[in-house]
Amino acid sequence: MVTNGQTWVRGDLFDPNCATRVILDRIGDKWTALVVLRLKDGPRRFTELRDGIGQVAPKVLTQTLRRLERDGLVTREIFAEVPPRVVYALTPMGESLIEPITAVSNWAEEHVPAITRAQEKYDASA
Amino acid sequence: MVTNGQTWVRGDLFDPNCATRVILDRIGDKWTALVVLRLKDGPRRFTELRDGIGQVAPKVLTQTLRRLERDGLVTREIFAEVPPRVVYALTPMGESLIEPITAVSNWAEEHVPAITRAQEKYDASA
DNA sequence: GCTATAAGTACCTTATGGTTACTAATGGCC
DNA sequence: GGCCATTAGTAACCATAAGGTACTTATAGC
Repeated sequence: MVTNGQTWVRGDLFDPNCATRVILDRIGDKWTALVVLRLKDGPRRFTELRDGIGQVAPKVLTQTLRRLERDGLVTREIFAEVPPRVVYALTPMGESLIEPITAVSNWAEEHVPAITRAQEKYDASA
Repeated sequence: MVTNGQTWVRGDLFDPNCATRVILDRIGDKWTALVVLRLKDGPRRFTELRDGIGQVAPKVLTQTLRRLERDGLVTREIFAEVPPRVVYALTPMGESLIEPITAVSNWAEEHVPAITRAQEKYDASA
C-alpha cells in the first residue's frame, strides 16, 4: 500500500496503539458519522446541526465538532456578529469520508428488517 | 429503495428513534468492527478473539459477542467439553458487513498521515 | 433598562466501559 | 488422592464518557 509516494505498511488494526484503530474509533463514535452526513449537503451553523441531529446535547456536539476540526475533517468559521454566527463545513478530506460512511449507513438501512427479526427470535428463545 | 420486494422508505437517520441509526450506533461501537474483521478469516474461539484483539476486557468482549449474536451477525457454538470450547463464526449477514466496514477501515488507514498532520497543526496553533 | 438571540461553557447526574478477581468442571501430574 | 492448569465466562468495583439543565457574553431592538 502506497500513499503519496511514501511506502506505507498496513498496520496491525488489532494492536491498541495502531493509528488506524484510533481513527476508526473516532469515526465510529456516536455522533461523528451523523455530523458528517449532516454537513454533506453544505455548511451548517451550530444551531442547525444541534436541532437537525435528533437532540444531541450541545456539550457533546461541541466536543464532536472540535475533534473533527482537529482531525482536519471540518472547518469552523466564526463571524464577529452579535448574536454570534459560527459555520461548520466539510474539508475535502471530510468529504472523502462520506462515501465509506454512506456504505455502512446503507448496509444498516438494508438490514434493519433482518436484524429486527433476528433480535425477536433471540429474545423469544431466551 | 426496495428491499426483497417490499417497499422500504428511507427513514430519517437523524431521528433518534430511527432503526437505522440504532444499528449504525451498534456497528460503530468500540469493538464490533474489530470482532467482525477478526472473524473474517474463519471461526474463532473466545480466547482467540480476546487475545487477538489488543487486550479487550473479557466482559466487554462477551457483551459485544452477545449483541452480535442477538443481531444475527454471529453464531455461537458450544462444545460440551472440559475445559469448555465455544466457537464464534460470522453468519452470511455478518459476512455482508465486512465490505462496508473494510471501506471505512481502509479510509482510516489511508488518511492516518493527513489526520496526524492536521492534529499537529491544530495543537501547535492552540 | 429589559429582553431576545447564538454559541457555547459549567456543573451535576447517569450510563457505559474497563479492571481485576473469581467460578465450574475435569484431565493430567505428583 | 490431592493439586494445579485450563476455558469461558461472571461479579463487583472504579473510571470515563455521555446526557441534561442552567448560565454566560455581547449587542440590537423595544
